[in-house]
Amino acid sequence: MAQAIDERTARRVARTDSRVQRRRRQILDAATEVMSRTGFHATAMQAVADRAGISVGLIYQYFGNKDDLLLAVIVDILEDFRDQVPAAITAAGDDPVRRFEAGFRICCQVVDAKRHAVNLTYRESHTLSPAGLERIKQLELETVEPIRLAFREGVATGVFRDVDSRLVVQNLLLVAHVWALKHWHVAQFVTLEQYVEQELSLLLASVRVR
Amino acid sequence: MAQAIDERTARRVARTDSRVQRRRRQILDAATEVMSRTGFHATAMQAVADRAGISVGLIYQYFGNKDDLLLAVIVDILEDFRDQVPAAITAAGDDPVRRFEAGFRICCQVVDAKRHAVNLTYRESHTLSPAGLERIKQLELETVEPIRLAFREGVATGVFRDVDSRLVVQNLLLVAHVWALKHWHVAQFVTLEQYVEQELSLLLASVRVR
Amino acid sequence: MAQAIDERTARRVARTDSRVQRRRRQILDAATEVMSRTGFHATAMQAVADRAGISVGLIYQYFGNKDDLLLAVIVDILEDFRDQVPAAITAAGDDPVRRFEAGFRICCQVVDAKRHAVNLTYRESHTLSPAGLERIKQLELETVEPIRLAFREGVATGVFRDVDSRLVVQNLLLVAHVWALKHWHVAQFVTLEQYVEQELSLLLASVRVR
Amino acid sequence: MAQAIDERTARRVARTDSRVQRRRRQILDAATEVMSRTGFHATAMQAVADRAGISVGLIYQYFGNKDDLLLAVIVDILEDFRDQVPAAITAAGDDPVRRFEAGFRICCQVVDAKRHAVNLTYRESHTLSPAGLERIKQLELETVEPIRLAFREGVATGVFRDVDSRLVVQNLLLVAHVWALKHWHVAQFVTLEQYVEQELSLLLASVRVR
DNA sequence: CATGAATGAGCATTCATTCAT
DNA sequence: GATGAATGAATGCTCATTCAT
Repeated sequence: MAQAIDERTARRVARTDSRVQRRRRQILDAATEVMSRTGFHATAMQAVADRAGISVGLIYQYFGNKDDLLLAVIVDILEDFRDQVPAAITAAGDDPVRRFEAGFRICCQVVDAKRHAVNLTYRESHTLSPAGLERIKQLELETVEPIRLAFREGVATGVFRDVDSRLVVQNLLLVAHVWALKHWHVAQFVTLEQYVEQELSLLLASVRVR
Repeated sequence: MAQAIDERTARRVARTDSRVQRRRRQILDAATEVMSRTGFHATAMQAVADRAGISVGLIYQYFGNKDDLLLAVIVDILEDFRDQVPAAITAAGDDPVRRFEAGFRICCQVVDAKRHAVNLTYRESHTLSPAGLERIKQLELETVEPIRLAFREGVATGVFRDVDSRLVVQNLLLVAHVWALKHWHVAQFVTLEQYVEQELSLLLASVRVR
Repeated sequence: MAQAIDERTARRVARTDSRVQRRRRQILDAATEVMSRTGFHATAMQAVADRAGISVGLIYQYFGNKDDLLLAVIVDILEDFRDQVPAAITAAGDDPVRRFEAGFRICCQVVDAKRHAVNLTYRESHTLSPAGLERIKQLELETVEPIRLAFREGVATGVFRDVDSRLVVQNLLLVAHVWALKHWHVAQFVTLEQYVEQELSLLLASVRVR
Repeated sequence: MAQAIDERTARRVARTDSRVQRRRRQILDAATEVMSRTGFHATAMQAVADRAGISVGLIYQYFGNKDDLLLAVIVDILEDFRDQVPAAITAAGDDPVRRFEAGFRICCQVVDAKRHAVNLTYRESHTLSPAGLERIKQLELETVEPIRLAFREGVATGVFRDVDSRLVVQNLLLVAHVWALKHWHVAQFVTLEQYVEQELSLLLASVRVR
C-alpha cells in the first residue's frame, strides 16, 4: 500500500521543468478561483478542471487528491503574503514605526487583492491534515515575523510599550483579514484607504508610549 | 415519570406548544454539538439524529433541510451572545469605561464557553442563503450595539477619542473571537484571563484620550 | 475513524427480522447471478442493484461495500455445500464406502446446480481480506469433514488404504469442482451422470485395498 | 554475461528481428511478474511499464491492449508447460508407467516453479475473448497429450485399466495445479516431494489393473 | 523507436431527502 | 407525531488508451 502510494507520488511530475510549473500555476489559479467563490466542499474537481481548461485526471497528476490541492492553494496564498511583507518593510526605511506601519499596510493591500482567497484560508484550514495545518501555521508565523521584529525594535527604541509582541502582530494580522472576513459590513461605510488609516491609528495608539 | 412531570410543568409555563420547543432544543443542541466538532459538510443528518436520539425524518419536520438547520444553529449561538451582553453591561454600573470593559469580558467568556460553535459560525456562514446571511449580520450588530453605546457614552464624557464606533466594536468582537479562531496558537502562551487583560489593555489604549 | 465505521456497521439492519432476511436474499441472489456471469471486477454495483430491482444505496445498507458483498456471496455458496453434504451422507446408511460415495455424488450435484457460482468462488477468493479468506477456508474444511470421517471409517474397517485423508478429500472435492472449472471441456464428451460414475470408479480404485 | 550469451545464441537461432523479441520478453516477464502477484484487474499498465523499465506507450506497440497482454502472458506460461512435458517423458525411457509418472512429476515441478502464474491462469482465463479462450484450451490439450499417449500405451500393454484417458489426464493435471491453487492449505502438511509421491501413489492405484 | 502528458469514461460510495407505515 | 427503509443524484478518483514530440 505504502509502496503503491510512493510510486504514484513519484510519478507526479517533477517540479523543476518550466512546462510543469506552468501547469501547476494553471491548476492552482483555477482552483483558487473556484474554491474561493464556491467553497472547498461545494467545489467539484470537475469544476476546477473546467475552469483550468483541462481534464480531471490531469489535476491528479499534479496534486494527489482534493485535500492536497486545497493545501497547495492555501500555501500558495500564504506564501504570497510571506514574500510581500519583507519587501514592503525594507522599503519603509529604518524607523521602527514606519516599518510597523508598512507591515500593516501591505497586509491590508494583499488581503484586498485576494479577498476571496483569504476567506478560503479561514474557512477551510480545519479541513487540512495535521501536517498541512502545521505547515500553514508556520507560514503565518513567518509572515508576521518581520512585523514583529519591527515592533520589537520600536520597543527597544522606546516608542512602543513593552507588550507581548505575539499578541500585537496577531491583532494586526487579524484586523487586516477583517477587511476580507467582514467585507460585506465594513465596506459599507469605509473605503480601503480609510479603513487602513483608521485602523492604523487605533493600532498605533494601542501600543505607543504616551 | 420524571419526564412526564416535566412535560406537564413545561406545558403550564409556556403555553406555546412546549413539546415542540423541547424537540427543537434537543435537535439544536445535538446539531450544534456535532457540527461544531465535525464541521457542517462533514456532518451527516444521521449523525445529528443519532446524537439527539431521534430519527432522521423527525429533523425534517422541525427544520426543512440541512441548510435551514445550519442557520438555526448559528442563529441560536448568536442569540446567546446577544442575550448575555446587555446583562453583563448593566451589571457593570454606570461608568462607560467599566461598561465597555464588561462588554469585552463577557464576549471573551462566551467565546471560551462555545469555542467550537464560534468557529462553526465563522467557517460556515458563507453556506447560508442571502436571507440567512442577512439575519446573522443583524444579530451580530444587535450583539455589539450595547457595547457600541457604552463606547459612545465614553466619547460623550470625554474618556474615549471620537473614532468610528463601528470599527471599534468590530475590532473588539474580533479580538474576542480570535480566542476561538486562533486558539491553537494563542492558548500556547497565555491563559484566558491573561488574554482578556492584555487585550483589554491594548483595546483601551487604542481609544482612550491621552 | 474506527468509530465512524462502527456506527455505520451498526446501522446495517439487524439480521433477525424476516423482511431484512428477504432483502438480504434478494441482493445475494442478484449478486451471485451477476458476479458469476460477469466476474467480480467487471460487475458494477449498479448492475447488481438493477438485477435485484432496487437502488444502489440499499445494497450498502445490507453489505458495507463491494468486497463484503463478494464475501457474503461466496460464504452463501459454501454454506450451501456444507449443509447438504451431511444430510446426503446420513441418508446413505452405515457402510463407509456407501457414505464416501454419497459424499462425492452430492458434491457433484451441488456443483452442477451452481456451476457459475463455484467458478466465482475459485476465481475471486484471492480478492478477499485475510479474515474473509480464513472464513472460507474453514467452511471448506467443514464441508469435507463428514466425507473425511467416512473415509477414516473405511480405513478402520479395512476397506480403504491408510493414506492421508486430507489429500483424499481434497482430491475428491477438486474432481467435483472440475465439473464446473472445466465444464467447457468435460461436458463435451460425458454427461454429469457418466462423469460422476467414471470419476467415482477412479476415486475408489485409488483408495481401496486390493 | 550469461544473458548476453543467451541473447547472441537467440539471435543466431531465430533471425526474426531479435530486438523485437527481446522487448516482447522483457514486457512479458514484467507483466507475468506483476499480474501474478497483484492479479490482472488490480494491475495497472503503468505498473507493468515500471517493472519492465519502459514507458506505457511502448507496451501498446507490442501488445494491442491490456486484454491482449493478458492472453500473451497466459499463453506464454502454458507454452512453457507444453514444451517441458515431452522432454521429461522422453527422458523417462520406454516404460509406459515410468513415462506416465514422469509426466505427472514434471507438471508438479513446473507448477511449483510458477505457482503464482498458474493461479493467474486459473483466475483470469474467463476474462479472455472467445478466440483467446480457444487458444488456451488447445494449449492445455497439447500439454497433456504426451501424457495421455503414455497412458494409452499402458492400456495397450495391459498395465493400466481401459478408462477414459481424457478424464485421467484431466485429473492428473488438476492434481498438479492444486499445488498452486490450494497451496495455502496443502503446504501446511506436506512438502512438494511428499505431495508428488502421495498423489502419484493415488493416481497409479486409480488406473492400475489389479 | 520511445516517451509520458493528457484524456475522459467508468465506478464505488455517500448522504440529503422522502414517504409508507 | 415518529420512524427508518429506500432512493438516486452527485462526486472523488483511477486507469486504459492515445498521440504529439
